[in-house]
Amino acid sequence: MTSPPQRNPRRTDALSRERIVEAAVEILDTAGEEGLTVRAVTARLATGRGAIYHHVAGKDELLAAAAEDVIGRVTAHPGDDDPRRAIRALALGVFDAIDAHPWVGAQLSREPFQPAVLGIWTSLGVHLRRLGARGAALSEAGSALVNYVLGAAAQHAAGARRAPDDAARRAYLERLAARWARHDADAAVQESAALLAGHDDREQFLAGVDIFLTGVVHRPISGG
Amino acid sequence: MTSPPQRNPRRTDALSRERIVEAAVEILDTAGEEGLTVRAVTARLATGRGAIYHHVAGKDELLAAAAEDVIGRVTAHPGDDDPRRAIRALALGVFDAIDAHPWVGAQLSREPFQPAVLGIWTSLGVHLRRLGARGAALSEAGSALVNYVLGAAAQHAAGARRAPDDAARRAYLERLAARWARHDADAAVQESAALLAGHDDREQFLAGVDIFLTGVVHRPISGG
DNA sequence: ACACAGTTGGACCGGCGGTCCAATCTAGGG
DNA sequence: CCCTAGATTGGACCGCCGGTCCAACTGTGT
Repeated sequence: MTSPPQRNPRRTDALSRERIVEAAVEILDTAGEEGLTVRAVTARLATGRGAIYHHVAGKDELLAAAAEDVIGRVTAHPGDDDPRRAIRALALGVFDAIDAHPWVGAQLSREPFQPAVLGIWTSLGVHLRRLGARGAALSEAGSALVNYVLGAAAQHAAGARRAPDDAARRAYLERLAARWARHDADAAVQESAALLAGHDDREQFLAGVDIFLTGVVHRPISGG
Repeated sequence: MTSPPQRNPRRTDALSRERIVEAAVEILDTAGEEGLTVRAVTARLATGRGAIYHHVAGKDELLAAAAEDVIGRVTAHPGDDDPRRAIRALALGVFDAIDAHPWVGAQLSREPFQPAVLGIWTSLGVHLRRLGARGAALSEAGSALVNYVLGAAAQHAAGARRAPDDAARRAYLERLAARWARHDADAAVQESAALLAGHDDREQFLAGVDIFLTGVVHRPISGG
């Protein structure tokens, strides 16, 4: 009769929810969303699943906490005196965070009003209010801006996953533009396809923020 | 020596990629994205995995084809004479499609420029061009509007998954608004939280479309 | 010193996407 | 009409997944 197989000795440096979330962010940054498994986290921290599930309810909560960790750093600090500049800076901060951590793009689409999304809402809402938006108009403007930011970030993130470096990205966009132009002869498609390969996501994103700001300022207040 | 277990007899009604995609859409509509497994599709069609993988490369392709099937019906038909009304109708068509099929919201965030996304781009681009946008300005306007539509649809879809009927949705939003208001005393948060439970996603979505259209029309052309 | 709660490590479970192979059917060519 | 090759089908099997459960150990409080 053999004794049960001996376990690895117990760790001396205690785990914590913060360390587990940090390990998850590292794995997500290097291997993407598909690379994040609970087993990968246990391997990285040299521990067992019981330890992970003791600190985190499950994989979904781990992902949400990781996204909140990344977005929290963007929305944490105060903005500019000028609300337009502050909005631009904040939006760009979210975009850059998602450029650096593409997996956040998909994660923010997973749950409505999750802490990271609420953080973005709050940060932008403060400045929209300083821009003059009130009540229902504030709600509509906030919704439009946050949803645009999330939408653009998600598409950019999807692109970043597809082509991780600039050369690969340009090549991919050139092939796509050629296919798109061939598939549809419409003038709008031809013009957009022609510009697709060379465009800069960040510049285009900012242009969208400006379109929004122009719209908010020029749009008549409806029942506000 | 026993003979190998006998297989179910072969089907008489032949499968096709279209039938498989249709079955996938039905499963997604009833059980959501988590309910779509290749096994669920084999059960629904009373077939084996070999048959599925013969027609479809994998689960990802199945999801993409299902999303294209749904969005294709929206972008297929021609629009209004008035470009603003056509844009509004198209955007609302996408929103309603995603309201009816919430899983499409997440799927559109998964791949940049997938056929369904290009379809939305093309349809909106046609009318943005009629509105006067050209070249880089057309590209920027299209990007802004498409990304807003996708972002809003994704968030709405996430909400629809969370609370499938209106009563559950209102209750959920009331709880969330209370928590949000309690967590942050800022005036923008208090105002937005107060309006959260009662707001209509569809109305708010259209308000956002109007903000972007106003921005497109009023924004000075930059290097166009 | 003892007891209890918190933390840890890993065996085990059912289901997953996907591969591979044998069997069957259909279409085309001789 | 027959034969062959390719297309289509059905399901066994694989490794990995998220998650549960349980035993062992450690630290804290009485």
